[in-house]
Amino acid sequence: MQDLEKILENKNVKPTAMRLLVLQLLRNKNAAVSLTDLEDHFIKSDRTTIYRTLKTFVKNEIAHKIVDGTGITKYALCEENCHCEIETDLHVHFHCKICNETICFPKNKIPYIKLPDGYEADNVSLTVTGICDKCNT
Amino acid sequence: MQDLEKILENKNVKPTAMRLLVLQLLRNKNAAVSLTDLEDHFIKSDRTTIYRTLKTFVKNEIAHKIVDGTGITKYALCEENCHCEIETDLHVHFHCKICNETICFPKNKIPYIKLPDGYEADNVSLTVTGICDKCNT
DNA sequence: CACATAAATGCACTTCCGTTGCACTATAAA
DNA sequence: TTTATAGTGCAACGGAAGTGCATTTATGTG
Ligand SMILES: [Mn+2]
Ligand SMILES: [Mn+2]
Ligand SMILES: [Zn+2]
Ligand SMILES: [Zn+2]
Repeated sequence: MQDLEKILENKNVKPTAMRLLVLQLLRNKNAAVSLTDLEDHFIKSDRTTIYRTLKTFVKNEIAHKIVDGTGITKYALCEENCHCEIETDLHVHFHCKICNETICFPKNKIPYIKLPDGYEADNVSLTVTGICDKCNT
Repeated sequence: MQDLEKILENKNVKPTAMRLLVLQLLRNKNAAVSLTDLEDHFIKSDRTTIYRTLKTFVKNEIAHKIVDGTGITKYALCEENCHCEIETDLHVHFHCKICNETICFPKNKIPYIKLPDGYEADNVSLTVTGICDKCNT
């Protein structure tokens, strides 16, 4: 619990109770979580507080936002030394249509995409949908 | 207007007035469109009808659904001879954060992603966000 | 400690999008 | 013409994101 505070302070985020709890949950879970997931888990806390906590985490590069095609925004902790740089830090995500979990594939970096002249990229999202190993056969 | 009917009939979709109009608009527009876009354009038609038209188009492989990170589902016509196969037919999409348009990059096929054992893919989405050529500088 | 200020939280409410149920209408078949 | 089927329109619902404002908690200063 101690180093959780360090993580937040290193990113200039004050370690409030709510933030520590959300951070802890994100770290213990190996799947991406949605705002509703957190709301259901921390039933005593208000949805808005969790919403703003996540927003703060994304802004301060503690967590990253994931678009998995479900229409529901998911969040996962950034890797160590992540700066959310498009060339180096972004990775593939996988969404299982059976168990409905979305997980990070940090080993699978997103390949470079050559865009036509004039186009400028500042973010890339690559999501694979299908069946995960646990749900397969 | 004649060959629009052919397109629908080839996909076993009856060419109703609404379907022909939506198909025509999709073909004349080089950007992906949302349900709301169509609703605003065909103000005399009901939102539900357009919704179901798009659903029919996707099901019958006339159009494909695009996840561009905005949280709003977009649609665009399939390429000629598209069968929405994951290995051959899927391409990159670009979303401009200035003009808010989402366009297809049919030349940029989505590269093969090697998944860990046990994972099975049935869909892939690769979206680049940034500034398009028209909006750049 | 007392007070002033700023940050974080909680509550209520709104808006937007996707979706569904059901009734009505147009089309096609018998 | 009757009957069945497919398409359309209307109304409503539910989930999710987001905002305004009041209240509480933390911080800092004399
Ligand atoms: Mn991730
Ligand atoms: Mn496309
Ligand atoms: Zn699964
Ligand atoms: Zn643009």
